[in-house]
Amino acid sequence: MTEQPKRAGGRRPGATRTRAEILQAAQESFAESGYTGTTIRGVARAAGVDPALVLQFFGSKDGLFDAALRADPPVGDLAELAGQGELSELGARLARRYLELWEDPRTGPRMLAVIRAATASPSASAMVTSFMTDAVMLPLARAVQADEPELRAALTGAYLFGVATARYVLRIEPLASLDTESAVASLAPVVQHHLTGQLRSTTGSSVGPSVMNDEV
Amino acid sequence: MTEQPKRAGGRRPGATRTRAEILQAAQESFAESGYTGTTIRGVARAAGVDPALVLQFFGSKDGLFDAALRADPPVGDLAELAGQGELSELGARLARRYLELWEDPRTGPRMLAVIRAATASPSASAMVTSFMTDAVMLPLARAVQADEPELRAALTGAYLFGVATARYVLRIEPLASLDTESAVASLAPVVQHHLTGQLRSTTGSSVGPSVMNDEV
DNA sequence: GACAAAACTCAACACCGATGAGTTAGTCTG
DNA sequence: CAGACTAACTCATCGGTGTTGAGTTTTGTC
Repeated sequence: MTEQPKRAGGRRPGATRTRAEILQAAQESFAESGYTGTTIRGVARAAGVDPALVLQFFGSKDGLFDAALRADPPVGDLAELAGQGELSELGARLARRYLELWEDPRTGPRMLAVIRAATASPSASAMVTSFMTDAVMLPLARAVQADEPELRAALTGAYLFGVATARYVLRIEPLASLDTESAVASLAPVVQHHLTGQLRSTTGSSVGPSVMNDEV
Repeated sequence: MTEQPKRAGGRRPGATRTRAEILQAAQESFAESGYTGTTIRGVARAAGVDPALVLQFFGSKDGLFDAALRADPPVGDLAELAGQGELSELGARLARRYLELWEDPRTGPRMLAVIRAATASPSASAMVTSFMTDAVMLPLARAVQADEPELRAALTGAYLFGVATARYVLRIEPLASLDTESAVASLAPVVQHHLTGQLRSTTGSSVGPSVMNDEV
C-alpha cells in the first residue's frame, strides 16, 4: 500500500541539508580512520547519499577533505597570542593553548585528521605548511620583533608538529601520558627559545653552555 | 623465428635475484611516490614480475614496505654518538650526523620513505616509534646520565622528526634551503637542551629567563 | 507556466590489494 | 640418476576503490 515502485534518482523534495551531512560524516570518518582509511562510499553511506553526489559536490576525495577540514580552522586564534601578555611568557602561553586545542574534543580530532592525512593528501599537506608559515607561526614570529622571523616560525612549527605527532599520533610514552601542565612546562622553554632566543649558536661545533638564554 | 609459443608460468631458469630486484624497485617507489602512491603492480612491473609474486614473497603491501626499508636501517649508528666526545657537544654531533644522513643520497631517500609512510603504514609507524625510543634516542638519552631519559628521548626524537618533516618533506622555507652547517647551528642547542638541560621549567607559567642553560 | 540550474541516482571504467590454483625449475635424497 | 620435494613464478579472479558521464527529479526564477 502506498508503495513507491518508482526507482530513485532525481532531487529530493523539501529543503536540503545533505551537503552539511556529508561534510560532518567526512569529518568524523577522516578523524577516526585517517585519509586512506575513509572511503567516499563509506561517507556517502553514512550521509544516506549516493557516492557520486559526494564527488559532484566536492570534486575529488582530496576536495572533500579540504572542504571538511578547512572550515573554521581550530588553530586560527593561536596567532593572536603574541600581543596578550608578557613576551617572556609567550612560549608558555603558546604551548598551553596549542596543547589545549589538541585535547579539546571539538578541535583535537580535526587536528589529528589533518596530521594523519598530511602525507597522503595535498590539501592536508598544505594545511600543515600554512600552519608553520603564514597562517599561524609566521604572524606570531613577526609580532616578536626578533631577527629571521621566517626561520623562527618554521622551527617553532616543526617542533610543535613533531611533539603533537609523538604525543597524539604515535602515542609515545611517557610523552603521551604526561598531563597537560607537565607537557607545557617541558615545551615552553623550547618554544620561547625559538621565538625570542638566539637562533643560531655562535660556532657550529663548539656550543657554549649558555646559548639558550631567551632574553630578548 | 625460434618463437616461444609456450605460455609463461613457472620458475625461470638460472640463478634468481628477482627478490632483490623487487626490494630495490620497492625502495625507489616508496621514496618517490610515498606509501599510498606506490602500487604493488607498479613495483612488480618495474621488477619485471607478476604482481602475485610480490605478495607471495612479502605477504602484503605493508610486508613489502617493511622488508624494503627495515634492512640496514641508516639511523642505527646515531645511538653510538654519546660516548664519542664531549658531552657538552653531543647536541651538535647528533644534529650534524642526523642531517648528514638525510642529505646522503644513499640513506636520505629511505628515511624520506619511512616518514612519508608513517601515517599510512603500520610498519613505518613502528619504525619511527622505535627511532624515538629504544632503537636510537633512548640509548642516547640513557648514556647521558640525566633524569627522565625516556621523556628526553621522546622529546628529542619528536624535535628531530618535526624538523626533518618540515625541511625534507614539506620543504618549508627558509628551513629547507638552509645549508647544513647553519641548520646544525640552529638545532644543536635545542637537542642539547633536551638531552642534558633542565627538562621542565620550574613553574608552568612563569618561565625564568635562563632555564635553557645546558650545564649538566 | 516555461526553463535553467541544482540535487540526486545509476551504471560503468580502470585500477587497487589480495587469494588460490596451476606450472616450471632447482634441489635434495635414495 | 631418478624420483620427490620445494621454491619461484604466472594466471585468473574477487571485492573494493576513486572517478566519470548520462539520465531523472525537484527547486527557484522570469
